[in-house]
Amino acid sequence: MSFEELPKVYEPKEVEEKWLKRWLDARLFHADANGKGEAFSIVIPPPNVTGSLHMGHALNNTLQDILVRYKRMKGFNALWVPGTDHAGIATQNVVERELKKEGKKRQDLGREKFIERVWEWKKKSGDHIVHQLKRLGSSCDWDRERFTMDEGLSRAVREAFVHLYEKKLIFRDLYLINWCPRCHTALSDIEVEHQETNGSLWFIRYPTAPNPLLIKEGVPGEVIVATTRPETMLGDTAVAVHPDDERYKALIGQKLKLPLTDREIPVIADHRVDKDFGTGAVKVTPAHDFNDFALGNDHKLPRINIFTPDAHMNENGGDYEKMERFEARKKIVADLEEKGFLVKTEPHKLSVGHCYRCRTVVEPYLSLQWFVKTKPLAERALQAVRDGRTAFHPENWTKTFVNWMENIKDWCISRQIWWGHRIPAWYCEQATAPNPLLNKEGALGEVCPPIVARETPTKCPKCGSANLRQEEDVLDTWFSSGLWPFSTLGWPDQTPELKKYYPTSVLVTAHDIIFFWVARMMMFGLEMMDEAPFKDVYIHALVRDAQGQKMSKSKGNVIDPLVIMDQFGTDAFRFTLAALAAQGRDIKLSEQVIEGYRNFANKIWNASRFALMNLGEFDPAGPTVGANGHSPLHNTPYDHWILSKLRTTVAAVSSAIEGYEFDVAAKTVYQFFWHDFCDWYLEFSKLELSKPVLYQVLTTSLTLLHPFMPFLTEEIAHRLPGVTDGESVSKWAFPTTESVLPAASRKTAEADAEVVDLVISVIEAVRTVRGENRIPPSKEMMSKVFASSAARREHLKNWASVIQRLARTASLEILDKPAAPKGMAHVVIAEGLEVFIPLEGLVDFAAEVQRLDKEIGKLKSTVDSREKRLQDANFVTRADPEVVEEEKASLVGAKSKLARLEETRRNFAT
RNA sequence: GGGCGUGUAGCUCAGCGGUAGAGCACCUCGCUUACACCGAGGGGGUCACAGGUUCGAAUCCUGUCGCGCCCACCA
Repeated sequence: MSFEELPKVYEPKEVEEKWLKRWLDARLFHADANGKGEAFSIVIPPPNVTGSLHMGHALNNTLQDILVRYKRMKGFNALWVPGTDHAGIATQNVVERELKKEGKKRQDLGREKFIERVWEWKKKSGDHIVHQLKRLGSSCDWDRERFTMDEGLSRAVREAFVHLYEKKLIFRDLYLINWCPRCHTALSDIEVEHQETNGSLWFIRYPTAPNPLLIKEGVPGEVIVATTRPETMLGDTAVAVHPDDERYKALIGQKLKLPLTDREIPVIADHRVDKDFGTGAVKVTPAHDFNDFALGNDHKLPRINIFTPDAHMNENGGDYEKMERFEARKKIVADLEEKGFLVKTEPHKLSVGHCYRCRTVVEPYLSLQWFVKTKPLAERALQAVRDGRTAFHPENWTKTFVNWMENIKDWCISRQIWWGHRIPAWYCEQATAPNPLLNKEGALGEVCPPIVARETPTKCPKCGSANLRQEEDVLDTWFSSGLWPFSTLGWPDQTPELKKYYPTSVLVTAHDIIFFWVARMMMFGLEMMDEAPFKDVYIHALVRDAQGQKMSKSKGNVIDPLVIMDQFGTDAFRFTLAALAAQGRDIKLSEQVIEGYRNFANKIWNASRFALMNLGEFDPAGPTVGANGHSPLHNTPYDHWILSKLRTTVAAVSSAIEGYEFDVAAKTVYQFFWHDFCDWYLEFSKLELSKPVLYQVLTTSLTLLHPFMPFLTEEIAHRLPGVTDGESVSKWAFPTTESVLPAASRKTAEADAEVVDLVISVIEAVRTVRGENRIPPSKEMMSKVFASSAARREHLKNWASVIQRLARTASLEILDKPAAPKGMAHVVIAEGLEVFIPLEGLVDFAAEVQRLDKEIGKLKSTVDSREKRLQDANFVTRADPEVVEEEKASLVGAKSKLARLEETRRNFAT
């Protein structure tokens, strides 16, 4: 197609649609486990099926795609495994919300029907996000798309669960866990988000029990406790003080009367109590506070649960039964006050835990749950990171990871929801207590132990009963995603894929899921596969809005990637994300920046149009090109110059991508293409053209750009002569320094490049004079160049006509001595290299002198007044020191500008 | 309370031991046969502050101030 048929402005829409279809139809990104080439593999952080592509996904997948495309072009056997996550609670909540619109609850449907509904939703939503990933250009092996709840992965989950259970790394226990009263499920510690809140500290009087025999002299008749949660007092089973606290020593072991109830509770001593906080006495509620739970265990205190699963008072709440927890708080405080038990209330800041899925305040709640014993698993993960088998980039994340791993707690993996992997445990019906969510001690009273098995059991191995019931709970969604790097490759089967691609090369993710996901994959990978799941972990930034705010629906500052892609093109968008992906700083995304890179895409388009126009019927396989497709004839020094620039660009881009410096890589190609290739090489080419070099530089540039801008580069490539229909730039070989400029010709090329640099500097100097003096192009200028070195004078002589053309100067005189600057513009380029341009007739000297005089006059008076002010002792001593400093600085600036203007004026004066 | 990051041109950010950089915005000139989503030229910075190390510091060290984020059971 000839260039006239190409639009002047790059239109991404059709181009993207066309190539996406072709790529997918050709299964271009399919990786063959038996194919050749060293393996390079990435598993996608599976997006949740709940929603659509957001900026975080866009960045995450753009970066992965750049890596995969780059490695593929480098000759690696590159595999990128795509897929989605069932996202337990999040998805269940979404579908529940849908149901609510129909006026239904999930209980109305029943478990089975509800799950069917979720699968329907999954089908719809999962396809949606997969389609969006494709639109982004993600070169995943779409034949291998997985879902965390598909059949294979379900098998992996069972295998992993049973394996851990058999190794006693999974256990079941009655324990205080984080409970979301809205989602009705347990949460792991990291699923709770803490938020600083303005609360109160209530001081409550607990009188000593009225046993006259025990009241001695000097023993206080009451203890005042301070609490942020007065409603939990109904579950108090002790008051704790520090053993060395003189105020309370005499009371230790005695009983106190619990206000609003008829219970009596003991005063206990524990060194964990802080004498300096509040009154030094703390109420102990083992069933509703994590500290108190631990304290209660050590002191064998009873646990009294006062809440129902939806955080209302239960039968232990006495008069307050059925009240919602915060209402109960109000009422209890009022009653305490009325009855004289409330001493005072102080404002108090505290951090309150919220459910990460629905923002409801989380309740510490006593229940029977499944846990993973993490310490032994974490130990191996730590070891792998310590000895560098897995490395974080940037490496400062290592510390975060290590710190967390070292202090890891057991992981609560059971969830009381319906959507997810049902735990592969069965209970013998007759022998099991009816309600697994028991509050009382001794709930684990099953006669027959749970049966944990890979295959669904038919009868109880202990008592032979066939009346078995599977565990109702499902697994934490992160349990299955923790297996992702190997479950997607076929584990537990020993597949060729697993052999070829595990461990994966790199995991690309944002820092917000290091604990949720990266840590779990490390633990499971080492435990199940005996090898860490990835060699590198690249942690990228979070995308924020132009003001640096986190994007959120409620703030209304969400920028939709799809809207951006429609507006500016996918390639421009991808390039922007890469260019902003500097390590260690979050990304502030604004449309203005994207527009800049849209312009870059257009620049590439037009430079290519120009090349196409000039290349004509050029045959790249023709005799001007060497056997390996390189080493064309380098006719001119500027051919050498551009190849030399291209060579360093190739080296810089490669090493930047290898080092995950996507911003450096992007900016390096940008600089080369726009400022070296377009601004200079193409301009030189208008004077004399070398088709082979133009062809080589353009195709090499397209190859360099391809990982960032796959659609545009593919489109242009297929308009070039010699590119056949079936091939794809994604399979071209990524250039090397040697392929661009073989070592044999490098020396000559670089010597030539130096000459071109000299020429460019002279052209720029002449242009500066024209610009600064506002000489229109229609007016001819004469230039003189003084060069102290004979070699330079020789080069300039040879290049005189090029300089004249590009600098728009009518003549170029080469001097071996500097000229007298009288009446001339004078530019010093470097030591021994100066440009002189007579301005006679080009600039109206009289007018210029007048203008200069005016400016000089203005400056002088400024300088005068400033000097005077600074000499004024009154001002210097009394004014704000900052203002004085500013004055001084601007005086210096004004003085030097004045000197420059005066010199110019002298040269113009006749 | 710990940990991490960050403060450089009007804005967004590179640079992290050797004469202050980019993009955008701004000003001037220009429709030169790829591109006005363009070209040429220009103005603009005591690199948060204070000490120190060094021949030399935006860059290293110490401290101060400002701004983020993460973790932690002080009721």
